[in-house]
Amino acid sequence: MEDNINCAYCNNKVCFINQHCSVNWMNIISEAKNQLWYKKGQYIFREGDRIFGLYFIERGKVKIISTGLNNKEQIVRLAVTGHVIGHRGENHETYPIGAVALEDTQLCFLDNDIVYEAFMNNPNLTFSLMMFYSSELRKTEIRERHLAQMSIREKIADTLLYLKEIFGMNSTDGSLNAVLSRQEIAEIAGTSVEQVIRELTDFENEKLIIKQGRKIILFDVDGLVRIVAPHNKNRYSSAWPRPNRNGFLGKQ
Amino acid sequence: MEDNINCAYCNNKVCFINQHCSVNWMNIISEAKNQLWYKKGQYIFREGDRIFGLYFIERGKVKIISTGLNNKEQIVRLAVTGHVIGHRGENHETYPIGAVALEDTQLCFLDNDIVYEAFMNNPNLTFSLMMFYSSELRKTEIRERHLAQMSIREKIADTLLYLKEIFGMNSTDGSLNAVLSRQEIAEIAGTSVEQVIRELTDFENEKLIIKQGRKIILFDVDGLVRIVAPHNKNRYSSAWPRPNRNGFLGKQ
DNA sequence: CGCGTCCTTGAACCGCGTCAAGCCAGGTGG
DNA sequence: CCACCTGGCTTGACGCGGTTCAAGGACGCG
Repeated sequence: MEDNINCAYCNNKVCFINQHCSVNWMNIISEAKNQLWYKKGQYIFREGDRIFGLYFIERGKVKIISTGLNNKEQIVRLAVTGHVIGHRGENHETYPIGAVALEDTQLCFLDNDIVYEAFMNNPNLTFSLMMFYSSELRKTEIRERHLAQMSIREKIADTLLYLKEIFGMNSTDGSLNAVLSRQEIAEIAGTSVEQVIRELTDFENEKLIIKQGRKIILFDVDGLVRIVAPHNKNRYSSAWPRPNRNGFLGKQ
Repeated sequence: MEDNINCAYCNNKVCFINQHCSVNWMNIISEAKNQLWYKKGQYIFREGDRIFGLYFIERGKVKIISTGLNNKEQIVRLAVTGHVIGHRGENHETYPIGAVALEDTQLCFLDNDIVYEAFMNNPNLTFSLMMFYSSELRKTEIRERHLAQMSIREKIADTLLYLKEIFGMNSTDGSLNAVLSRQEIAEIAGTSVEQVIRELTDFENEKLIIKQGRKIILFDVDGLVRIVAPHNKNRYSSAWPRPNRNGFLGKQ
């Protein structure tokens, strides 16, 4: 993330979408001139809500949820500082997704008109974003298929790596910079709480992780990677998107 | 698909992306001035190939495949006349996907430069496409999670509905306009051949479909829909994208 | 006719979801 | 200070769904 700079408006770190962009979110944010705060556990938007713009996360952690089959809550995506959530689709379609603050979170709401104008003034930005989404879509479609073949063990190992990727690790004790309940981990991995616990203790026995209450220390990241992609390593076997080289744009 | 028109170049039906588009694929195709033919079973591109443009399907049927975990071949998507495949991502990244003609197929190759130019000349087109991809991405992410919860029975019922959506039904005998092997159905649904056979005979016993060798007649479509979304009907429980109202853009 | 390819069915194994019960920590009240 | 409660964590037992293996049909083709 060497491309990070400080946002002129909020003075937080902001990611470029990629190097093509001559306009970046900063300008759009300073245009919008508004800020919202959400407490831990509070809904930013609920499933079924219509969203007339997008939210830029200035500081905080957010989970995007969707009630799945059997009314099981599932976490579709995690987002942190610098990511964008709630991007509307065409025709103001609504989708059954909601967003909840995982901790106290500060947002900037970007109205559709502002976003539209910014895009119209800069075809290159739009083109880059289009390519980005197109590329993400392809990856997600492949992942979708791979996910269906993964064992629960692989899914949970992958979830841990995803958490590392998104939240990062504490530099002092090497623990994940996020405290999630077993339930939430299960909702990310798409399994039951019990199964999460069993695999976590397995991982601990195999010296891959260390459990400290809710805190989890990734002791052997390579070992986890080997579990996720046991057969052919350089494929898109991971079930979660990784940030790309040029900086990362969080979606949904 | 009332928006269909004849392509000025190839004289085939061409879909609009959506009503925002003042430039459509037709113009781009007539610019490209090339045509390619592929025989049934022939590779259009292979996993790992670099693709420097995209292919417009002028006539035919194509499957997009990806070798999944355990070296299992999986069908990621199906595409027919009027769809676009092989859209590159940023930085000429390659993805482990390949495309194979399901029957004799006629394509038009659109060079990246031509596509780029067309997009630059028309920000509205680019914006529409970006919104489209963004919207598809969101749907796919939700679907990805739902897919993980579906039973094999649901997945196979959904696969049949997907085949109906993509290929359509024969107007005389009501059979699917595509003859796939059980193996291929399994690769779409993400399961084993045996399971496909078992569910198909189940469906036949329950008067939902009629098997005629490889041909399949969807006898009770509503019944199949009920299997796919038994719990809450109006959700994105389907595991496959449906064409949207404004016409349909095939991706990948 | 033999052979290959695909379809079909049966049987065995096992991953994992579910239920039920016990455990531990923090909070509350007497 | 202990007793109690509550919510999340943990473990064991059970059963179902689905993958896998193995064997037998159906059909087309040389």
